[in-house]
Amino acid sequence: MRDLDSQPKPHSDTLLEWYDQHARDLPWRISPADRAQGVWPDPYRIWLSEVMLQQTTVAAVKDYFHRFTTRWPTVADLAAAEDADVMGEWAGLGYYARARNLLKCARVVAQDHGGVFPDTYDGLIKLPGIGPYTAAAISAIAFDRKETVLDGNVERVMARLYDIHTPLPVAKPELKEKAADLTPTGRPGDHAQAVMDLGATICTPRNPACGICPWRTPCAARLAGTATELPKKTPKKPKPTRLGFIYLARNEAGDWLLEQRPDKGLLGGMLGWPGSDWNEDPADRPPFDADWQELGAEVRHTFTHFHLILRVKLAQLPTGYHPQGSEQIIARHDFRPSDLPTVMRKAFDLWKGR
DNA sequence: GATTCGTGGTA
DNA sequence: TTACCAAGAAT
Repeated sequence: MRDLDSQPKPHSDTLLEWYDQHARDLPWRISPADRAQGVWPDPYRIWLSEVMLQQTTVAAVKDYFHRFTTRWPTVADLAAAEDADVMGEWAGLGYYARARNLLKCARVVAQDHGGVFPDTYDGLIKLPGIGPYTAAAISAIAFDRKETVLDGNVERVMARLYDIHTPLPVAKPELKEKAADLTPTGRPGDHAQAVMDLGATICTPRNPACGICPWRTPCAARLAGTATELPKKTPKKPKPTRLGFIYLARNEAGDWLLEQRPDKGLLGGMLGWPGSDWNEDPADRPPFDADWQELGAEVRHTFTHFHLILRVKLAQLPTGYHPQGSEQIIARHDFRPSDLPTVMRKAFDLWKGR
């Protein structure tokens, strides 16, 4: 008769042995072999990667990470960049407050810390855009401090390892406690990356590969057969659908009328087309009087908490039009669709293929 | 504690 | 097609 007390306890050593053999090769990562030789990661690159990876997949981040580090190799370079250049380079990655806070943080580090990142959790968490997870991740990975990271991967691994059925986010403190108990004194940075790699490649949300998991023996959910149900989460609210108008206008030379969106709120600080509010019944009020023609197709886009359907209208921009407020005229050859957030780029793509 | 804040991949 | 999910932070 097997009971829970006869279950072996999970140990970090088992996981680290697995990590030494299976660690993913990531652009910002120092391999466990190199790390063992005394090679340290660049805190700037760890910070940048961690911010980009917030709620974002590794696959989506890779190209952005390469472009950012090529264009701005150090935190001082980034701190000296123009706001619009950074926002444009971030365009398409989403959660644009990250880009605004990234720049704020770079400038604080450059100006108040001599271009050197704080090497402790308490120092890091004071910085813009660095919360509990990212402060723990940077201090563990970049400085090998004994901090415990708690991201979606770790939550899932711990919920399964200990068969915890309390739904998130209520279960968070309990999961953090379990994760902390497993954090070793030696190689805490590799351990943090190992748990996250395990969650990303073995202990996945659907179809976890329990048969090849280094922690299969001590896993309580595997024993109970509940792995795929965990972690439990409180149900999400349904997404409403909002409507809106956007207005594409260019003059005879091919220059476009765009606007800088306000710093706060949705797509804050990003470039976009002039448009209406987004709600159930938006008013169709173009930025100037003209013969506005509606394009046949609509832009459909889904944000975190609502669906959006945009009707796109087109008109010729009068020669000599003076941009008002946040509007700006961008010369034909200065306009890069890649500077636009995806929903705005979809409207441009619609025009291009009209 | 609940809400806001993007996007692309996947089943 | 829809819903879920991803190395969360700020308010």
